[in-house]
Amino acid sequence: MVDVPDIVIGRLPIYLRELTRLAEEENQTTTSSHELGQRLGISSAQIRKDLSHFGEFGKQGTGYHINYLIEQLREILHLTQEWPVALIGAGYLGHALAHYDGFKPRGFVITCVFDNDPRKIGENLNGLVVSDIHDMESIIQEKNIKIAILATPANTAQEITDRLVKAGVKAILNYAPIHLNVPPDVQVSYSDPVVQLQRMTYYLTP
Amino acid sequence: MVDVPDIVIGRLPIYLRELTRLAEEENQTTTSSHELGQRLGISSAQIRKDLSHFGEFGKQGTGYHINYLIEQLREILHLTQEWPVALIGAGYLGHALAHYDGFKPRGFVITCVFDNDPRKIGENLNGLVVSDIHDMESIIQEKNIKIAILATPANTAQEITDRLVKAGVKAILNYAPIHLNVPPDVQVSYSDPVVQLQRMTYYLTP
DNA sequence: AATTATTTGTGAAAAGTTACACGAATCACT
DNA sequence: AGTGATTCGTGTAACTTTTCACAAATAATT
Ligand SMILES: NC(=O)c1ccc[n+]([C@@H]2O[C@H](COP(=O)([O-])OP(=O)(O)OC[C@H]3O[C@@H](n4cnc5c(N)ncnc54)[C@H](O)[C@@H]3O)[C@@H](O)[C@H]2O)c1
Ligand SMILES: NC(=O)c1ccc[n+]([C@@H]2O[C@H](COP(=O)([O-])OP(=O)(O)OC[C@H]3O[C@@H](n4cnc5c(N)ncnc54)[C@H](O)[C@@H]3O)[C@@H](O)[C@H]2O)c1
Repeated sequence: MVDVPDIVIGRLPIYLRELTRLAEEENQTTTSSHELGQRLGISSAQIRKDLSHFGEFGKQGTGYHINYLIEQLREILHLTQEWPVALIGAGYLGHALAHYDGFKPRGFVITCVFDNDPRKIGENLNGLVVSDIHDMESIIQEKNIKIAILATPANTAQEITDRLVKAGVKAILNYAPIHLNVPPDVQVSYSDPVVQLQRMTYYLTP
Repeated sequence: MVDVPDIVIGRLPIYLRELTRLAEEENQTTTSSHELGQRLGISSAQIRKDLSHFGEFGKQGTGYHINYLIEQLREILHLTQEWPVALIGAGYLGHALAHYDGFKPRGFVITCVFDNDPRKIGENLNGLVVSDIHDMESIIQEKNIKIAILATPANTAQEITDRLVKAGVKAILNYAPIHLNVPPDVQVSYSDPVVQLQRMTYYLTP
């Protein structure tokens, strides 16, 4: 288990998501690499190879016990604890994220929200009171928060990122349409719908 | 220009985004693969190789004329026309997307919004009136819409996808946390913040 | 005009990823 | 107990992607 390729790590949450679906929606207790692959459009060999980086979780002839594999994936991905998350930006997107009920069941809880607009500060957002951005560092350190979701305009994103990194944040999910510079021990993940749409229009006939 | 790897296509929108930034924010007229790579954390060789799939856009000794390269990338990605987009789901996320002003300047316009909740239908959403989901197919065909953004709960996503495909949609940006099955001529792009967060927690010490 | 510095585009090498295919384990059924 | 079907884990081959490194073009400087 020395160094697993990042591309493999990126597929594990998708396996986990589908396994949860199989258990909850389809009421199955076991599955196979073939079935999982079919449902996800991934080859069965790839699924087996990916999992083999971490151990032997299946049984010949039977496949995988879903709940057991879910538990293993949750351990591999460090999801046995619940991660507190800071949300920066209480605009349209911040509102959607703050109300999103899909975080908690999958290991994350938005614990604090920050904004710099006096009209937003103090606002109650799905049970969370929006805090002043000035208090961001102290609150993040007090709560020992390691993960932030960045939902402010692009022109403030790098500046806020620098402050998050100084405050000890190690993973940032960035919705601002801009590349962020961070030290090598900080993870950044990007979400820009326009980038995704533009990739698809390449394949469309205009 | 026979078949360019999809992974290359995926980087072009990011180049385009950064070039626009260089032109508008930094007021530069030229740049180099080295500078662009520095700003994006990508090697200069990769940028040159990527662009070389489509032609020779730079000049030795000088680099790239930014506006010219932007124009070329827009043509390659089929962004010389404005793409009308259908938004399905007028919940929290649908509201954020309908109000997002970042689509228009980069080639996309949300042209219609659909929901099945009688309380949502008829609502005015940033100038757009929410339509009944029953009218989805006819409106999409009438407006010749090829791109949809899916922002409904997971349990309806596949069913709506099937309807979108039948109506002629060829590209779907899916926010529901579920894999979609589509014919091979339909593009799907996924956006699940939890998948992204879970990929990052692998690298965090719990 | 000659020299030096910069930068592109690209063939070839290196590194990374996926697919194949098969032995071994397990199960279902006779 | 034996037979046939299923499925895993994995070594190897095939394929894809990235990096290297250099000739050629251009620009800046002497
Ligand atoms: N709305 C969407 O659907 C959508 C989709 C994808 C990406 N995005 C991106 O997400 C970000 C937010 O989008 P939005 O639509 O919510 O915008 P918005 O303008 O509604 O919200 C931005 C919020 O950030 C706050 N803010 C600005 N500067 C700040 C600072 N220095 N410190 C703290 N807070 C600050 C503002 O007060 C505002 O509340 C933008 O970068 C946008 O490009 C939005
Ligand atoms: N809120 C977020 O920040 C967020 C983030 C990422 C992903 N998502 C995903 O995006 C989707 C929407 O999230 P949301 O927070 O806006 O949820 P929401 O419940 O606020 O909105 C969903 C909307 O879809 C409508 N809808 C339901 N069934 C429909 C049908 N058959 N036809 C048409 N419309 C239908 C509902 O009436 C509702 O208006 C979900 O799949 C969610 O998991 C949400």
